[in-house]
Amino acid sequence: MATFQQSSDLPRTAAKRSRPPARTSRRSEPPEVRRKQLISATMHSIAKNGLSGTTMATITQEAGLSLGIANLHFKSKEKLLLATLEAIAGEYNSGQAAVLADRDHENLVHKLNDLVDFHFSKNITQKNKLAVWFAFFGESKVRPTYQRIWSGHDIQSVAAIRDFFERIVAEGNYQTAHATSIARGYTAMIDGLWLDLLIAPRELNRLQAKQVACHYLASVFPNHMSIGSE
Amino acid sequence: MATFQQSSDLPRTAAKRSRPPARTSRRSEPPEVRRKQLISATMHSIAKNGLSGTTMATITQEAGLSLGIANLHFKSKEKLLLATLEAIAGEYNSGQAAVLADRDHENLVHKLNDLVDFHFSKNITQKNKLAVWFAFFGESKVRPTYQRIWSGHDIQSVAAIRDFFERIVAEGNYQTAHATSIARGYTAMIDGLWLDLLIAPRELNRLQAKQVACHYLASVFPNHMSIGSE
Amino acid sequence: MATFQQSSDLPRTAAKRSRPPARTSRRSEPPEVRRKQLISATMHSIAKNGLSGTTMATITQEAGLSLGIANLHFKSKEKLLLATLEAIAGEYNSGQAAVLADRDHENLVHKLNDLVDFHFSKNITQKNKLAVWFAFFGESKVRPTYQRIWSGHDIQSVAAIRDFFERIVAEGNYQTAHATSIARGYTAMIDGLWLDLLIAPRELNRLQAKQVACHYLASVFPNHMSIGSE
Amino acid sequence: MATFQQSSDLPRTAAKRSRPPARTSRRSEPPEVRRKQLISATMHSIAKNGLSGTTMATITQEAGLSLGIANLHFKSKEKLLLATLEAIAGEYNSGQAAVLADRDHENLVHKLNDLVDFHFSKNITQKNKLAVWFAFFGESKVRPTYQRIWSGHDIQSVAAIRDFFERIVAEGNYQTAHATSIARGYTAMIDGLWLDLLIAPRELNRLQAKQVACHYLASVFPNHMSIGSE
DNA sequence: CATGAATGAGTCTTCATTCAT
DNA sequence: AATGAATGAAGACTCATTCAT
Repeated sequence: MATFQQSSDLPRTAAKRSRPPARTSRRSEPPEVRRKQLISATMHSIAKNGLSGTTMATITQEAGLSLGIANLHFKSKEKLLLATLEAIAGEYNSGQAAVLADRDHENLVHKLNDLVDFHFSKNITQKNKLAVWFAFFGESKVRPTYQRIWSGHDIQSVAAIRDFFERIVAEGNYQTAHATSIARGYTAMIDGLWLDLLIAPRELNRLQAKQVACHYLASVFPNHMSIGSE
Repeated sequence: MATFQQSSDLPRTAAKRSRPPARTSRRSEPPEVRRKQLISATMHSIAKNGLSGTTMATITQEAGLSLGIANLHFKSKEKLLLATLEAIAGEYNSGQAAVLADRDHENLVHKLNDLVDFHFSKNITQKNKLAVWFAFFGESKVRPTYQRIWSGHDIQSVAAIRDFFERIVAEGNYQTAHATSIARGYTAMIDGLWLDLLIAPRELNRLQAKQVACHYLASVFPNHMSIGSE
Repeated sequence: MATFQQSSDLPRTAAKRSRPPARTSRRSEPPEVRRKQLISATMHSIAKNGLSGTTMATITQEAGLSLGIANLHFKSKEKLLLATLEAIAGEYNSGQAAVLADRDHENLVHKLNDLVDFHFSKNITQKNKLAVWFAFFGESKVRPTYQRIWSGHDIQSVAAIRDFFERIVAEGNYQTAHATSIARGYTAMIDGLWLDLLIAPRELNRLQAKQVACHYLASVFPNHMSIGSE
Repeated sequence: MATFQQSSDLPRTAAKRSRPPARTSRRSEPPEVRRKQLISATMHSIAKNGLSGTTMATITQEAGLSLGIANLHFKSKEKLLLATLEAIAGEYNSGQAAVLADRDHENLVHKLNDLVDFHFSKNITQKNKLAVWFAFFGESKVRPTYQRIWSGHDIQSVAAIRDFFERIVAEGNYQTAHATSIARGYTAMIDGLWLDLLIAPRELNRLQAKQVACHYLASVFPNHMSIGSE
């Protein structure tokens, strides 16, 4: 199975993610470390408090840093939010691209499994990131910038998956000529399943969600995905 | 085809949805009319301004009513928001229930088509309602209450669809014993497609979205749904 | 002697200008009353705390009103400040214009005395107004809007005085053809004297300042102004 | 003509007044050099950004120095501001004193011209200094300390001018016994003209301002100042 | 001496909620 | 029942000041 960054979460120099923020690392971390710290804290805060409940105070508190610091490294809350969204979108897209990347002698069956594994990996489906992901959808109608980021991701992602599915259709001699439609459907389904994971974790867990997606793929690509393969 | 409330939108006594709201409907409307007016205005405002851009002022202005009236009929902004969410969820669930309701001599093929028609009907996929729907996913501050609403809807909806799919599986002698999984997958897919309709209307329109869903159903229930049936 | 508005100060419904602001007049004053109240409070605050020491809090406290009210009636602090500057400039210009206004059979000697009386009247030279006046000069280099207001006032004022002085020059057969220069000099001198009144009230009082101005006028227009005439 | 410091501006070790301040003069300049650098930068910043737009950051950036250095040499922003004001007042007073200083066989006519030349010299009327001068008039928070500085200047200056004018009155046998009043009037007028130079440079330039002042002096001391003498 | 990342009090502004009319 | 002026708590952002390096 393809490996992809299991970074799990942005590193935090010393701050704990647990409740007591505990003022830490008083001095001069490299800017990039601080930025990552703040982006991670933003994700946590959105997961915990919602987007509207996320304030500069909740973020910096979560990071164990002072109030002013976010404006020092990002120029505004808006920019920090955007950077957070971009971090997740970027990680997602590059992760998916890595899975789909051509490697010689590749087996499309394995690759299809890798793709589903990726989409339902712990890293991608962690609550922090899903919460951010969906938090921005509610606002994206009104925020052109969010829209742009998301559209970029979506178009890229759907196109990459469609290309991949076309290869599968060709290899499998599937009757259906609708790789595009299946790509759309698959993308929509994983979005919907993520939403369920976020909103109703008790109704559905990560592995069940993956099963559901696999069933779909098995029904359209029976030679490449077998039900219960995972 | 099954009929379901084509209410289209909550009635508004006199207020126009166009820009100049023009103080209207002066005195003493029945409370229920006022409530509907306000709920409708809330939907419009969320669609137009996002959830975070929606204030009591934007809502009452949209409704052509005074600021104080919202607090008179609902006790707080949060209650109005919740009522709005409930209105949409309730309409959705009762609409779906009506479609699935047993009526003698019913044809499951027709009913399956009706279901898809319903899920991608103009009324259900109107921007106002989708915007409200997804606006709440980022908000966990309100989530305890909100989740109850959504979970209620989701569980009910998935259960109803699963029961229906089980009848189809039985009638069609489909190999798959996974009506539940298909119901989950279908539900997730329509959520994801709605999201696309809301976020990227240029990439996907209502009829295309329905096609995608039909493809899925055709692949799992080939005897009950034919590709291109719509 | 010409009369001009001796309004002295903007009326305040109930608030005292003395220290204890004492929440007052809780409800619904006509907007114009509130605006005047706030403008007056702004003048007081600038006189007391300086422009940089003037915050929305000091202003509204001075007015005996709540913090939010200023943004309700003016849209921002900037606009309130501008309105305050305009109130003073407008009062000044219309007051001066009233003094210089042509009335038949007018005596230029009397009118010249009226002009000086006006420029050193209690109303015009009150500390509140002078403080505002000079507070804005420090910022006007950077604030085009302040500059515009001030320029408008200055050009108007100097032009009006120059026209008046030209009539005096003509009537007095004064050798000097430099009415413009005298108008500039006189205007500059009263600005400088106001500054002295504001900054060093112990060195110079209002009547002494007027004497100084009269001496100047007497030296250039000996037939129209006699030293010690006031 | 009397000479007075034509320092023009405080020397700056290496920093240019042009935009890219370019970190310069690295280590260990003599404290006095640093102080002058910072005072000069303060003047520039006030001229450019106004007093309210002047922050420790704009000052140190203008000086091409680090943020911390200002607090090292002055203890606080306020002290730096005061030092800047004092530098200007001190330069002014000592410059004026130098012009008026008794030197044997002195010609009062020449000296009077020197005085006006000084008051409207490029050095004294430069925008940087006038901006600082007038910037402080709106600030009463700092006023106790500030007033002391200004009063010192004013009293000294007016007294010196009055003494000088008394000698002129004596020499010229002028009827007027009001040397004090003329000194006040002249001082006020140059303050007012400076204000015009700062605020409305398009209406009045340096030489025109001097003309206006000369006209005044010519009208009160006709034997010592002739109109158009400059 | 010198630096500039970090801090947090203070400011403007927004907006849900109240309440006299 | 209805209004909207008024309130004030809460939020984003600024910036003088500190201090580890």
